[in-house]
Amino acid sequence: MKKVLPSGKRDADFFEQVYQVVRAIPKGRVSSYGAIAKFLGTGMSARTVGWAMNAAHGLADVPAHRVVNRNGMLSGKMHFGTPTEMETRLKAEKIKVVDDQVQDFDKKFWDPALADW
DNA sequence: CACTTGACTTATT
DNA sequence: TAATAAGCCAAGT
Repeated sequence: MKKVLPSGKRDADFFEQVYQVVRAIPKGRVSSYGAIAKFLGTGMSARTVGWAMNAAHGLADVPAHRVVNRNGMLSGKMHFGTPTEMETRLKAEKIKVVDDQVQDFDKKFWDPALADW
């Protein structure tokens, strides 16, 4: 893993901090941009996490489909190859998706701060 | 270097 | 409860 940056400071590798968390999301679970941003600390915002996802969509080991917004809505589905890819991937992991929203989101939600790293 | 844009979130009306 | 505003921060223009 890359070095952990001092609080409030960032560099070009800040994407990897996001990737590390996203990769750690257990199969069949989801998380949110805000939760990841909060976990990573000061200087990070939900928008920044979203930007990191945008840059991560090419990496096979970064399951961006498991990251949704605070309401459990698939806000990033249109950024995949096809608008249905995100939903399809989630369903493949037994995550129910109806009308672009994760069902039982509060149960599927995975908080990085509660992980046993 | 200033302004705009966007896979967000929270507070206010 | 729904619509709007404001705060947020990196990258692109």
